[in-house]
Amino acid sequence: MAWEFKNGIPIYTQIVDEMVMRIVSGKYKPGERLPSVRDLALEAGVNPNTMQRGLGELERRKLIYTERTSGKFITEDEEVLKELNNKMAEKYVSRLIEELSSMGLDRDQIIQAVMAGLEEESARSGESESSGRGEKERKEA
Amino acid sequence: MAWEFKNGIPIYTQIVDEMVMRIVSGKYKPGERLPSVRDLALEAGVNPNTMQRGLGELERRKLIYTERTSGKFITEDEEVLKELNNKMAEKYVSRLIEELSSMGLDRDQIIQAVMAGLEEESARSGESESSGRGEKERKEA
Amino acid sequence: MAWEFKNGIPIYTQIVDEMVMRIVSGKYKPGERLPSVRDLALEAGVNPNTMQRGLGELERRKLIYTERTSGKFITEDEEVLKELNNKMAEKYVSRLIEELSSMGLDRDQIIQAVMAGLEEESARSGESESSGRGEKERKEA
Amino acid sequence: MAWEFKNGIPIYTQIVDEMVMRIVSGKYKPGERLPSVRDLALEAGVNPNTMQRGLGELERRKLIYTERTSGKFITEDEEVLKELNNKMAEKYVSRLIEELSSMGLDRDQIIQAVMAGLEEESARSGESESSGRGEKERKEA
DNA sequence: GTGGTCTAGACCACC
DNA sequence: GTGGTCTAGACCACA
Repeated sequence: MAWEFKNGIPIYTQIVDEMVMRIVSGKYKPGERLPSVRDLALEAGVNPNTMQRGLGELERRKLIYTERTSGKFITEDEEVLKELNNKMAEKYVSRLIEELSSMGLDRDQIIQAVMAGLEEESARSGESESSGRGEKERKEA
Repeated sequence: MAWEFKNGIPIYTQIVDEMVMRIVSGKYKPGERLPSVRDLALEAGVNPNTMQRGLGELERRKLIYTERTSGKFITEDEEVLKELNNKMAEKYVSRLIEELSSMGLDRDQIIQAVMAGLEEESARSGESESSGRGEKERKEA
Repeated sequence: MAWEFKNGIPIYTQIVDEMVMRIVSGKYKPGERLPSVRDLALEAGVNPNTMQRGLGELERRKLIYTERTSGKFITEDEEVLKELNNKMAEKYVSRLIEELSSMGLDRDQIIQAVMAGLEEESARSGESESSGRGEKERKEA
Repeated sequence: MAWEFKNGIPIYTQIVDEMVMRIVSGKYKPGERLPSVRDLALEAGVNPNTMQRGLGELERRKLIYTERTSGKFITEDEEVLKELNNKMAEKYVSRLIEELSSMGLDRDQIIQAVMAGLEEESARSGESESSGRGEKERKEA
């Protein structure tokens, strides 16, 4: 009922992706304590075991760590976070390039489109002062 | 059973989006005949009326046109297609910028990331030379 | 199945109106022989008696006359035809004025609209040379 | 049972026309709330879906707008209403000219007929003085 | 209550 | 066969 999983892809994989998104977008901040596995499972509408498996994968990747009696926390390891950010940024950019390429845009046109988008963005930000996405004043990684 | 619709959003809207994607990505080419409404409905796993409604919206947007007894076709109107491409490109770029911004990248870092991605891409493309409208080449890239 | 009668109005009345229209618009020309009552009734999808009653009314108005053994004919009486034309023209104009008035146009705006329409019309006629409505070279009454 | 639809033309199209008439003639005034879709459907004697489709078309044309839970309203956009009025006036005039032309009246005779009609009208109006937007006054005229 | 959406199934016109 | 239209009836979100 809650997290919108695609079929055909293992749910625990999609849990990993979703959590990564939340870390990378700043919804979960470094050092922050995660909700309990049980609560996350409830929120996602999956079995706690499935959630646990997803979180285990995240722990393997050093993105979260467990304190035996008090819960799971987002890592504060700058190195790991930086690498994660880079990987995600690369992924996003790569997807964009692929999409624009398939639409027939060449290298220069893609650059031009991005520059235009940035103009738009800065123009819009100017209107109401806020900078990035709002509601999270992320440290500039 | 087939097209993966998100809940909470009208299906006919998502049909429109999916068809736009197929046009913009070159899966459906200008002038190409679409599968019959019934077949598309079957493929998407929706009621023919719902598919009809989505296609009606596309027709209203001049993206497809109908020949009474022979089927529906992708428009060949360069003007309309160009405008569509521009709008979609803008949308993609905008989404990327939003994502990267929320990750804490500023203007220059975004540009840098895109340039890096383009380097990557051209390096990869270099292997098999392709560049422009790759809809088949894309697969083997 | 054929003539599209509104309910709430006697059919024979609507038959009269339709025949008047055909005379006035030149579909039936002065002196022309009408189809048989039976054929007209068939065409209109009504009972021959009903058609007969309508035609009787037209005969009373001198718009058609009967030759006992050879059928019914459109009158050639210029006087009657002229008066009919005038009455119909007046009716049309009156309807137009009512419509435009209810839309808030005043006297001058109505005149202006008509003049504009005439410009349009003559412009369109100019393109393909034909004058009035075509397919009937009505004598100019 | 109520709205008199012609066959051969989609009902939803005729619904659109009827509603346009009501707006243009001032029966429905700018900003006025429409009866509910269900009530209109009942009044017209059609399925609510069919009525909905017609109203949807009107909304697409910006002639009405929807407030989610309180109903549909006639637009107050002067621009749109003005354009609509112009289009309808043009249509009416065009029809009149066509009719009169087919009756053999030339340009000057049409103008003359309209002027005569306006005389008639102003004479009749003179009795009760009304002139402008008569939607009530019209009845008693 | 309001509008909005979806489905299932039917019928039509066209060729 | 194709698309187009209509109906009957259901469910949902909103407030």
